[in-house]
Amino acid sequence: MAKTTTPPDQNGTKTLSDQAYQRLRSDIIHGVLQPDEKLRVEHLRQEYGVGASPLREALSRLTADGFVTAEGQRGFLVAPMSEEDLADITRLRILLEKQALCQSIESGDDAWESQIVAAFYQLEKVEESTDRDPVEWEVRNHDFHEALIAGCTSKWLRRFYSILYDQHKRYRNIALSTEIPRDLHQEHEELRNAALERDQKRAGDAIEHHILRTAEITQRVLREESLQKKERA
Amino acid sequence: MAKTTTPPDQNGTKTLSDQAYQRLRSDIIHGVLQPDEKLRVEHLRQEYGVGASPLREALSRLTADGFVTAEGQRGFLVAPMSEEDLADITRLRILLEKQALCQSIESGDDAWESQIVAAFYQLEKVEESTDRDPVEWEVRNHDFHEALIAGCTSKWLRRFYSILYDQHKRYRNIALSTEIPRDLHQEHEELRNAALERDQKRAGDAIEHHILRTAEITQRVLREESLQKKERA
DNA sequence: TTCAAGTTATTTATCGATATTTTTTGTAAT
DNA sequence: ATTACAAAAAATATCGATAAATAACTTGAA
Repeated sequence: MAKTTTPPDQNGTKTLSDQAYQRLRSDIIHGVLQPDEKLRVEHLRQEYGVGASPLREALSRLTADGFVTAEGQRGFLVAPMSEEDLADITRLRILLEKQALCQSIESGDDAWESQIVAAFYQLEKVEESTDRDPVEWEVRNHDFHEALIAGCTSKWLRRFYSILYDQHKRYRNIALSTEIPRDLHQEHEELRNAALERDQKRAGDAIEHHILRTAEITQRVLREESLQKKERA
Repeated sequence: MAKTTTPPDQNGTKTLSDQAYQRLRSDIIHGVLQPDEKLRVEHLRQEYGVGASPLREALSRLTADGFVTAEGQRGFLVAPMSEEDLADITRLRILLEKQALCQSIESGDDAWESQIVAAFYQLEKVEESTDRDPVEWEVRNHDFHEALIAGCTSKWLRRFYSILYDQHKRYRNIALSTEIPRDLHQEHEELRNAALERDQKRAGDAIEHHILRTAEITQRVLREESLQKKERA
């Protein structure tokens, strides 16, 4: 039978709140909206083409996620960034991703193994290509890490991990506006092998080392940036 | 100089959104709003005496916290409860509280020790009194656990732990409408001693054992309730 | 009786408007 | 100059109303 006239799916996501949420989240993670920047609802209205209500709902959710801070009656701000915060996120991400990975190794099946192999292959392709697209790499890297913990059935662990991964990603994006080449491939390979061999200890160490190394570089760039900032003042 | 007429602080918290958020959160945790219950904004408006906007903002935040689920264009629901979810929360709470406790033991100072002793004493008083007020106990229990991890400086660890603690509390409150007496005192004492002696291993084991035991009882009651539910159908 | 289609009714999601609150600007006095 | 105060401007938080979507109900036919 024929439906009325409206298409069932207007724009990928359903509600305007969701759209605003995803776009704001993405813009914060990718540095389009800078840390400590004031989020004026009136201004965002025009920019995003939605009303104040959906925006405020999206901002409320982002507040709970830690991407936005909301002060009393003084509106919303993009969450600040600091070395301490990065260190904090890093430490906790290691704890959670290690846990998720171990659970995954315990209960992962054949399909899980296949996904890891496939995701690693795609990531390898991007890492070894000459013209490395950073956006492409981000996607493949995320897919690989997701594949590793795909066997983890804990809803809450996934929820928290997902937040921390994106928080970490924000630091990477903001700090590495100048891309820094590094030999990640070796770490990814060790991670893949340890997982496929079901060696929890080795995989745990590998993921810890991998995250720590990534964070170190980000932290160094962050420190340099904040030094330059102080010099200007 | 004289201000206009309005008192500067209407009701403890500042915005109506915050008030609605806290009240909804509390009502969900304490079972006033039951799992899977539909949260009709129009109805809540009258009940809480606030407009739709602050309510929707509060519900959005609670969605991010996992106390409420929001489906597409079908409104808000109180988050469901299940044995699997309880097991999930329990496992992750152990991981996080253990971590927070160990960090706390490492960096806790004299004031931290004092707080633990004081909180334990107050908790002891409630536990040993003849007419045990469950609400009083909840507060003292929370204070004690907070005191134990007060030395933990990780903002993110605290944030996630706080959510899990309250999620756990919801299960306790819903399942233990009939209060079940149990010997918690011994476990609390072991926890206190291990912390004061700065024994991370012992404290970690104690907190794990303590949370597991609590969850077991809650789970048993939950199972009985769900069985009774099925019998009626 | 059961199923299906159309209609009514409820409720959600959104927008525009209003009243406070905060921030900024301007002015005068020390 | 600098501080203090007052007035204006901007922006926030909130409410009431409207349009769109879902759910409930009724009716009619197999």
